[in-house]
Amino acid sequence: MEADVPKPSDAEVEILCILWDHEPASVRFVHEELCKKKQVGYTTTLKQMQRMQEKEMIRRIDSDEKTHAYEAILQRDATRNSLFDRLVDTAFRGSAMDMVLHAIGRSTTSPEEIQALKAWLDKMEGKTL
Amino acid sequence: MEADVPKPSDAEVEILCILWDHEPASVRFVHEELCKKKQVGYTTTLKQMQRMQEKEMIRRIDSDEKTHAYEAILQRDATRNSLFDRLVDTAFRGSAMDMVLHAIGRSTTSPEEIQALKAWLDKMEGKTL
DNA sequence: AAAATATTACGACAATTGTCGTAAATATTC
DNA sequence: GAATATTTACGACAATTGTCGTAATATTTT
Repeated sequence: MEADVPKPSDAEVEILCILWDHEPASVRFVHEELCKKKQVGYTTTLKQMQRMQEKEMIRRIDSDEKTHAYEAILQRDATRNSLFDRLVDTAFRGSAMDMVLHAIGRSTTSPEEIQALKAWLDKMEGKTL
Repeated sequence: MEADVPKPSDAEVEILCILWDHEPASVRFVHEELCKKKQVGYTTTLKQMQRMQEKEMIRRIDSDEKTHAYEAILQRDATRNSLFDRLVDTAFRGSAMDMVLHAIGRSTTSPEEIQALKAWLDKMEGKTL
C-alpha cells in the first residue's frame, strides 16, 4: 500500500530519536545531543538533516524563530515497526517470538521489568483468548 | 575487546542465514535459496559472497569437491546479538524491554506463545531475584 | 578432444552514507 | 553600522552496497 517507506540509516535513526524526544528542534540542538554519543562536525549534522528533509523523513517548521526548526515526519512507532520487522525478518527467520526470547535471555532485565511484562501479558491474554 | 566486528548489511545477513541453516554450501545453492525471496543474478550472489569472504564474514572450505563451498565465520548468535543491540540502541533508547513490549504489543502472538513466554519469565524471575 | 555448461574472477557503475570544507546569508554585539 | 558569530547552502569525497556484464577457467556431455 504505502509507496515508499524510507528505510532510515543508523545515523538517521539517531537524529529521528532526538526529534521524537524534543519535537521541534534546531540543528544546533540536535547536533549537541548527537555529540553526547559521538563526536561529529556541525555541518555533518546539518547536511544529514537537509538530506533527511529531501527524503521527507523530517520537515522544516515555519516558525517565527530566526533559526530553522525541524520535526519528524516519520513517526516513532511506524519506524520502530519497520526496523523491527526488518531485523526479525532477516535475522530471526521471521519469528518475532524468537527475538523476544533472545532479548529477554540476554538483557539485564530487572525484577520490576519482569513484573511489568507479566502484567502486560496477562492483559494481552485476556484480549487474545 | 573485539577488534572489528563487521556489521553485515541486510543482503549479507540474508546470505549468512542461508549458510547457518545449510552449513557448507555452494554459491549455486545459496543463490537458489536467495531467489526464493528475491530475484537476483547469479553473479550478484557470487560477488556478494566473494566480498564477504574478503571481509572474513565467511570462509571458503577446502573440500575435494569441484565447486567451492563456503561456511560462515560470523556466528549466528553473535551476529544476532550485535544486530539486536544496534537496533535497541538506536531505536529503543537502549531499552531492550521497550522493544520487547513493542514486539508483544503488535505481533500476532498466539496464546501458546504467551504461555511459553510467561513460563520463561517465571524461570527468569527465580534467577534474577 | 570438441562442444556445451557451469563456475570464478574481475571490473564497472550508480546510489547511498558518513564526513567535511568553504562560501554565502543572517543575526548579534560593540 | 561595522565587526563578529551563527546558520545555511553547496559541493566534494571516499567507502560501502547492490547489481551486472564479460572474460577466463574448469567440468561435463557427446
